[in-house]
Formats: sequence, C-alpha cells, structure tokens
Amino acid sequence: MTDRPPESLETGEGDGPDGDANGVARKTLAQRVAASLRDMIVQDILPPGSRVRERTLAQQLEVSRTPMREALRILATERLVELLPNKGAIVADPSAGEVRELLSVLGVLEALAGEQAAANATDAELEEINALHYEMLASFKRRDRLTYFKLNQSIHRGIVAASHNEALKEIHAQVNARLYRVRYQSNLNNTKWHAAITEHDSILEALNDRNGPRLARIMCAHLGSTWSNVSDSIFRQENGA
Amino acid sequence: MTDRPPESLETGEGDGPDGDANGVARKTLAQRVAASLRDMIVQDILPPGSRVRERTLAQQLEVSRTPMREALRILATERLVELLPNKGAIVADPSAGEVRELLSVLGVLEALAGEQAAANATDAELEEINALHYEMLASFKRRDRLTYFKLNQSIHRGIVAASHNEALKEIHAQVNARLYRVRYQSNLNNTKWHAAITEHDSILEALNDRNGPRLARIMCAHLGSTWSNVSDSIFRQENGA
DNA sequence: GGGTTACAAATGGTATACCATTTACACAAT
DNA sequence: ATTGTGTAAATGGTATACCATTTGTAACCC
Repeated sequence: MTDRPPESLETGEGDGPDGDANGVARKTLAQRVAASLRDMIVQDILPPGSRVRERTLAQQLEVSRTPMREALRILATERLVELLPNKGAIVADPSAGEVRELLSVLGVLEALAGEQAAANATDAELEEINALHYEMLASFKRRDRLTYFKLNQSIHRGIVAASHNEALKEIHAQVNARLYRVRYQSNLNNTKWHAAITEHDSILEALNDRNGPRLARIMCAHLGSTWSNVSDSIFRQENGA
Repeated sequence: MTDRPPESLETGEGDGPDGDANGVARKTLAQRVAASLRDMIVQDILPPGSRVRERTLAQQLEVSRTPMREALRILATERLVELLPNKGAIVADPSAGEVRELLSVLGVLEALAGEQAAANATDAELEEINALHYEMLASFKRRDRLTYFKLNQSIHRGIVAASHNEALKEIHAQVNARLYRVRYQSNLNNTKWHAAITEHDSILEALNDRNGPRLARIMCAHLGSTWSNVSDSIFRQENGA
C-alpha cells in the first residue's frame, strides 16, 4: 500500500487508463473529482474493497459533498466502485473470475480493433505505433517496468484508435479501466516479460502488413497471455506475498 | 412523436433494455429516476437531440433536482445523454456512422457470447431460449411487431446470459441500451422480417448443437443484417417519412 | 464470556439556497 | 431590415441543511 497523500484535483490531463488529455472540453468539478478518484483507485490509495467515505474524502479533496456524490455516481456507472443504497461506496475488487471474464471481452474488442485498424489506420498512425514499440523495447532493456507498462498500454490504445471506430474506443477504454489496476499491479511481478515482447513483435508485424485476420488472432491470443500473467499475480497476492 | 405524459417513477421492474427485474436490490430514487428517463428516451418521449431541462423534468416526475442530477449523471456515463458543462443535457442522437460502429462492437460481443453459451449453457437455459424462439415465431405469424421485437431481444439477452460471463452481460447490456431506441424504431419499419426469422432459425440450430464457432459466426453476421435494416430505417426517417 | 438492547454518532439520500453561466428578449443604432 | 447591446430570467453547478438509515459502543442480563 502506498502512503501518498490524496492527489490534488485532476486537471484533465493524465496518463491513466483513458490516456487522453481533454484540453478542449471544459470540465465540471464532479468530472475532475471522478478523474482524481480513478487515479487513487489505480494507484491503490483507495485499495480494492475499501469503503469510500463521502464526507471524509470530500474534505480531503476540499470539495463539497455534491460534486463528490456526482463523481461517485460516475465511477459506479463505470463499475470502478460499487454504490450500495444507504451503505455508501466500496472500491470494486474484481475476483479472478471477473478479471478473466473482462479479459475475454477485452480480447474480442482488441481483435475487432486489430481488424479495423489494419483496414483504416493512416500511415502516420502506423509510424507512431511503431515508434511507441521501439520506446517500449528500450524500457525493456532498461528494466523499467513502469514505463514499459505505460507504453504497452499506449500501443494498445493506439491500435484501437487506429480502427477509427469511436464507439469501440470508448467501450475499450471502459473495460480497460476496470482492469487497469490489476494489470498495473501484475506488471510489477511479470515473470514472462520476454514472451510478451515476442508477442508484441508479432502484433507489429501483422499491423504493418495490414493483415487484419492475423492481427485479430494474435491480439486475442495476447490477452490470453495477459490472463496467465494476471492470474499468477492474483494468486501470489492472495497467498500473502 | 408520442404524446404520452411522463411515466411515473420506475419501480425497478420493466422490460426495457436491461430487461431484468431487480427485485432483490433496493434502489435509490436517483436510480429509479434514471430508469424512467431511459424509458422515456427509448419511447421518444425524450427524442434524440432534445434538451433535458433538469428543473422542468424534476417537477414533472415530482422529485427534487438532486436525484434528477444524479440520474442524468448515470445516463451520461452510459452515453444515453450528453452532459455539456453549463449547458445541460441533450438526449444522445447517434449518427448512422456511430450506430454502425456500435453494431460492429455488439457483433463481436454477441459472437463471444455465442461461443461461451455453446460451452456453458445449462439445458434449462437452452429450453427457455427455444421457448422464446417459438413465442417469437407466433408473434411473427400474428404480425405483432412490438412483441416480436421484445422477444427477439429476450432471446439475445438469454444467449448472452447463458454464456455465464457476467462482465460480458453487463457490457452487452450497455451497448444494447445505446442502440435500443434506434432498433426499436427500425423494427416498426422492418421490410426484411422473413430473412431475420431464417437467421434466428440458424442461430437456434447452432446453439442447440452447442456448436460454438458456427454460432459465433452466425450471430456476428446477424448483426450485419441488423445494420442493413437499421440503415434503411435511418435513411427513411431522414428523408421525411 | 457471550448475547441482546438502547442510544448516540456517523454516514447516506434528498431538499433547498445560493452562486455562476447561458439564453432570450427588448431596445437602440445603423 | 439587420445588427449590437444590455438586462432579466432561466438554467446549470455547488454548498449546506435536514431527514433517513446504518454503525459502533456501552450497559445490562444470562
């Protein structure tokens, strides 16, 4: 558990699960509080299963209860917290089974993204994804797990974005957000790093060839490997690492 | 446009997009308001593109602004309305392109559901889906489009539920909610009714054979047919039916 | 020691007041 | 007739008060 103090309110820029800087759209306080809470969940400041005291947290973030309540509504709809009537909010704590289910969904979403990206990506988008891939390889050589994880996520988001299917992008982001913390934590313990790199090589090759069906297959299988890593990590944590 | 007065508050039972009666869980007023608003959107009482006046509507539904605001937050997170800072809520009005994107996502979700249902469905679940299919055939013979549509949706939800993938069920429901109104409206004009029945026959055959890959393929293709119907309907409405 | 009950405090849900921003409309100028 | 300006009303965003429900703790009894 990290002992960091609560973050100041999110300004709308960050490299969390949704990754995008929303500089163009003005945000309400409730939206900014929601973004801060997302961060706090991902980084275990608000650990899974913990109670979220609305008044306490509003005080810490120096906002009144109303935007805090609205923020918690947002997060509840996103399934990052569970709101129990008259009992308040609990940070979601996905079981291994639920993680597995989510990953199977993410697998088909990424497969669809792969197929549509192979057809629709601009050349510039391909180049950028390739550049991210090289940066990720560099972080692998440096054994910098945090940067590696973030770049890995950026590549996947880049592929989804290159599908030019906006609805898919949003739904993918939402599923990803539910999995982000678990994957972030499991990345710290990843013992199959080298195999993941090989898979990414294959992904990039199929993408550069614009081979939709092959890319779809590899990306779906890649999420199968993710399950393998994540389940190891969950198992290790449950047995008191 | 229908001229019905606003619904009284949802009690938590209904056959709208999420279909389930949540009798076991107590609901807050905000949740009940959200459910009523969903209904009003689906049934065009709140038409696409229309402004949602929070005070006006709260008055009509005889609730105060606070649960109305929370309800609108829920719907905004679900993308059924769009909340613009300082400007309020507008009912979502998905473009033809967006509908197409959503249907492609729904296609892969239903394909995954088909595969997992073929593996995981109980015999009782299969029997129930078959019963719904026969009821749907009966409504086809009676030319009862509304009942046909609802049964059709129940069959799809039944297949998703039979996958025993709870995460998939939720995500499917959410995508479906965004499409529900458009499909409901297009069902009223469906000129390819007979072909849809044939597709459903194939779906049921593959499901009963527990042939996962075949079921997946047919269900995904079925959504392709749905796009064909929906786009005809959108085109017809845009040209002043 | 364990179980039950009563009550105060904590906390969630809603209503309403107040402030901030946008919209609509009347009037003046060109 | 059209455009620009000012102002009041409408409406969104937040703060706070009040009510409803839950939780925690102390006292009592077996």
